[in-house]
Amino acid sequence: MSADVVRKRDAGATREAILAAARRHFAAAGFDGVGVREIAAEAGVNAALVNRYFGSKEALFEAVVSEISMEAFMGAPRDRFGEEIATLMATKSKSADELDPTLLLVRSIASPAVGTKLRDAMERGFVAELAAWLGGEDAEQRAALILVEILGFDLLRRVAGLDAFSPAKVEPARRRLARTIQAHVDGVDQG
Amino acid sequence: MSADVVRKRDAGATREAILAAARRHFAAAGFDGVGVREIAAEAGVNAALVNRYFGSKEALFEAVVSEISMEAFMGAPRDRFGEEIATLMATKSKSADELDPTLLLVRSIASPAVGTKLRDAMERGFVAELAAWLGGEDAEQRAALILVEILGFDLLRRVAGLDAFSPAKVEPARRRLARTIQAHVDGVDQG
DNA sequence: CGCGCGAGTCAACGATCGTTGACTTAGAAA
DNA sequence: TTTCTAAGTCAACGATCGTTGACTCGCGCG
Repeated sequence: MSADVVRKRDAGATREAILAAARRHFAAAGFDGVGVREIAAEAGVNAALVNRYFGSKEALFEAVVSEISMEAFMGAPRDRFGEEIATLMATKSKSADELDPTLLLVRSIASPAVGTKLRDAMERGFVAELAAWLGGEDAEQRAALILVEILGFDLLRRVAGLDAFSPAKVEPARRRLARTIQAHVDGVDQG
Repeated sequence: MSADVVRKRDAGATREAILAAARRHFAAAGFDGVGVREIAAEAGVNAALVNRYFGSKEALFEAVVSEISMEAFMGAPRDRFGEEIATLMATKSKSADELDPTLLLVRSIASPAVGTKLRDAMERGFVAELAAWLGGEDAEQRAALILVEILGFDLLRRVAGLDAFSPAKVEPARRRLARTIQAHVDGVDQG
């Protein structure tokens, strides 16, 4: 769990350890919910080193954000996109070790200090790419609506812990979520 | 904007002024994003009075949460539910004065201190009631999924400020959001 | 008119925050 | 082995946070 391994004086490895700890803590508690001392402690390092390597807490957050990518969502075939995304979202566990983009987004988007940076990362890294992949009418809005499904579901299931999405009850929700997302992929606009 | 009106020594009116200021600030910045001094200042009162009347900042937040209600969403007729909710969500402005339940939820649900209270209020005040109103198969999950649409959309449109949902671009999204919500109301589960 | 009670203010507490500059120390080069 | 550079530590800064106890003061009641 914590990095109590003795690490020889290696600037690169230490920098990476801080970054890894920051990923976890920012995703778990949000930008305002964690202090640099906690991050440094998990990296087995003094808090001052964080500022030494990254300049500031905000810059550290930017470094974390800059490497987020939604490519985990983009590999699915077009006709099974909704199904695969919904299954992924419904079964994702706490995911302690890995960088979790959706938790990072949901937990820090409200923070005034980094909210705009997150929005920019979202628009460039996800909406734009997904819209291009989708194509067709209202591609940008359809991509944004898929993001609504993903982030809204994660917000209620993993951040809020809504009972209706608990493991025992989530299956009907997963199935319906898959239909909804797929409808946005197909782009049918029945008006 | 600020309450610089001279208020005679009236405990009830002062209490209400604090509560009103708390509503706005909590909705605008989240539980962790605002200090009791700011709230008190807007109420035209010393910060110590907040704790005198409500016990603690957390208790003040509870007082705000206890009066939230989603009844604004529940008045729509069944066959036009999606349309009316989507229109409401797409046109809601910053709403400075009024209590805004969705902004309150989205901006504070990540806070460890009050997250569970918010989840409980959500489940009792919205999911349960909406599920009962919906009826039919998977009512609880369908209600929760409607909440996903509402909160996810508000998160991306008003909190993040996503460009795809700007006033000039929001109409196609509103139309598709209406279809999605209505599908959850109708409860059709095409599998 | 004066008295008391409660509304409201004030200053300060301890804790925690991000950040900084001076200091120590390990490890590679010579 | 000596030396020098960079990795890392340390203590402290100023600010802000929620909270508290003692204080002042205005209003209604007698």
